[in-house]
Amino acid sequence: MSDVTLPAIMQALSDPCRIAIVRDLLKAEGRALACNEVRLDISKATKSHHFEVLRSAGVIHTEMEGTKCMTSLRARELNKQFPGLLKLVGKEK
Amino acid sequence: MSDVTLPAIMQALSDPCRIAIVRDLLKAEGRALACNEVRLDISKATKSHHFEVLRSAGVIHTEMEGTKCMTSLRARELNKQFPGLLKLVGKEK
DNA sequence: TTTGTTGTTCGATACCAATCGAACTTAGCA
DNA sequence: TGCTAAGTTCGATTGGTATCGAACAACAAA
Repeated sequence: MSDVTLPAIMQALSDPCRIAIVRDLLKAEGRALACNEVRLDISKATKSHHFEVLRSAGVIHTEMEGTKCMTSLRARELNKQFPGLLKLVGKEK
Repeated sequence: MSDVTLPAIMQALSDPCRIAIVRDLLKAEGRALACNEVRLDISKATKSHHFEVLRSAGVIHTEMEGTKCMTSLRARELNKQFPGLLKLVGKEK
């Protein structure tokens, strides 16, 4: 995760859907969410794609539980590597 | 500028060239730079393109002086609208 | 075992973005 | 009046990205 660059993480957060996902996770305050719990008017395939992008960029962490994949923010690492970033995303505007 | 969205500004900052431009401007500490003064191994045309993207996203402001276009960061507005963002970009890593 | 839920993968499409060279514009200078 | 320097614009190319439906896999529950 320490090899995630600033442009890469900006890229990951440059899509409205992905911003929405991160905001939902912020609202969940540490609780992991199933992909399913995140409301977005896009197909399953596209949603899966966006989660994959966030995962690759080190923004989220996913763990399978049965058929669900529980997703949580990698808040600690993000705050260390990119301090202020999550707070910025959290400010909704 | 208040109509600049978070995804849009993230998008503008998702390119290494543009990050480099912003960092040079941060180093200049408020002094305006000519496009020419920013070192990048890309063509004039591409450089012009990147400046345009930053301008559209509200990151920079450009003023013509003779044949040069002097560019400065819109630091005040950015800090108001996206607090912490510039500081984040400034941390080089 | 069958069925439904959850999510991934694949192939296709359509769009957007980075890059360049070349031609152009504008301003300053000799 | 040329000549140069600084940027912009254009057209073309290339590569990436968002999106979807359909097919698939894995697990749970009936």
